[in-house]
Amino acid sequence: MPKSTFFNLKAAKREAITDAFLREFSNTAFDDASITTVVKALGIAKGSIYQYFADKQDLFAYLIEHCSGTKLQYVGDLRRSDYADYWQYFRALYEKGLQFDREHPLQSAFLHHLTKSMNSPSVVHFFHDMEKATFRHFVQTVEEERTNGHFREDVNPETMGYLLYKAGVAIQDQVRLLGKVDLDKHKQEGIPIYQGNEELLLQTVDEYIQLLKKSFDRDDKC
Amino acid sequence: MPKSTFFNLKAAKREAITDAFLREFSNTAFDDASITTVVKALGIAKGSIYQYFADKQDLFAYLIEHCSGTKLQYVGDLRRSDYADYWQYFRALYEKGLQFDREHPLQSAFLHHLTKSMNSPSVVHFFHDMEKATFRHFVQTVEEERTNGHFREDVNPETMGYLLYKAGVAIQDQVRLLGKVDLDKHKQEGIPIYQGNEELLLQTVDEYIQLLKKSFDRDDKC
DNA sequence: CTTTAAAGTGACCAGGCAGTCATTTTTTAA
DNA sequence: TTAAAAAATGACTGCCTGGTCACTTTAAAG
Repeated sequence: MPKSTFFNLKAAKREAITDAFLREFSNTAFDDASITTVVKALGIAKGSIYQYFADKQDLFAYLIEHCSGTKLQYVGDLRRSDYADYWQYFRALYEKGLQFDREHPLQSAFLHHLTKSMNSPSVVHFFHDMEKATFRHFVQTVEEERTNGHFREDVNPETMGYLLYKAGVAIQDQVRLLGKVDLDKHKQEGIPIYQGNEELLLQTVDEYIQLLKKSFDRDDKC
Repeated sequence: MPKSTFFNLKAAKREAITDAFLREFSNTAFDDASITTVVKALGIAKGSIYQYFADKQDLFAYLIEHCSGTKLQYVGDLRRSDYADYWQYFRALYEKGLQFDREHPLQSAFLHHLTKSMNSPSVVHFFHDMEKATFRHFVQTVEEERTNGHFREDVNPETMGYLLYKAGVAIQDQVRLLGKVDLDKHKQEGIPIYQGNEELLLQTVDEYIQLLKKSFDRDDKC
């Protein structure tokens, strides 16, 4: 949790600081990211950062919460019950994700980089917690779809949940690999990650749905 | 490529050095791994390392090649043509993988850690190259299975290849997440990663096969 | 035994880092 | 206008890193 000093700052300065650190932390692993570099770019004293945050981890935790919160505002108001099947809901999540990416490119870039920057010994626990929470969420999803007669019931729900979770991540990885995007350039210039590849992403989502439907739906459903 | 000095060493010393660095690099990201720490543990001078290797990257590249080579000796002699369908071959790959893990726990740990330690700016290109090669290999697999009438042909083979690749990785991740294994302890003590979880791994493989079969096989095949 | 080549050494260098704190500047309140 | 509180500063500390190199030790060859 940042100190009160940080929230007393004028919005403009607070956002400038947040953005600068997001930029640094979207490109570099936690332990390699340099506060010194960022404060130089910002033109403020290093000591100031320690008026706002207890330490580097505190700063990092703030960035995670800040961006997760923003993204939740996008995907959080989608209701599964508004869709005929899970896969339409699944697709809608990616559409909202694209909107988030367009409107908050830096936060989007940071969140995308998160999984890859979470190996530094000082922050592995962050990642472990997040992964477990995500995993549980998808297992719950699977169980709900089963209860409602949509998903098959002959395979361990944990396995189904995990595959669903990892397939979701794979979609994004695949687009970044195949889309002819210079990710670093996009990040540096604040261009949305998927700019020029929105269609590719949604098409990829559709292809994954084509595949996963067969794996997850009850035989009589697909 | 290590210098000739390294290969002139007595096997025992060469292996001691290799093992010590594998241990360090299986726990820590490239940029955070410390040569100083390792040479202290080994009881040799830091300068010696630079008699063997040009620099840290050279050392790292050697470790990758060394371990990949060993693992290839295990999985490399499996022939797809010896199996009735792809999924039996797929399972056999994991069985061989387990054997490799039992017989070379340290190398196995290093290879598992690789994907996660590949974010350091100095070595991203290693990872990028490896990922592209792996991806291409799986796309080719998909195309072969299509040609032989086993896999469906109505979805982009690149998407099928990528999902197959990532699902394969997910199996291992899932077992590490759900298996009650203290990975760090295993690594530190040189215990095989999957010790006590071999059955869980194979069972998970079978569950993934149950799921993926439906996605990948032609409709009349499954 | 001597010469020559190879291997091993560790103090040292330049560079980078997170975090501190006495001091100054700015803002707020009286 | 003044006094008190809050914010900003940047030189500094302690620590660690990869890599170097003049030098010593060990091994091989003549």
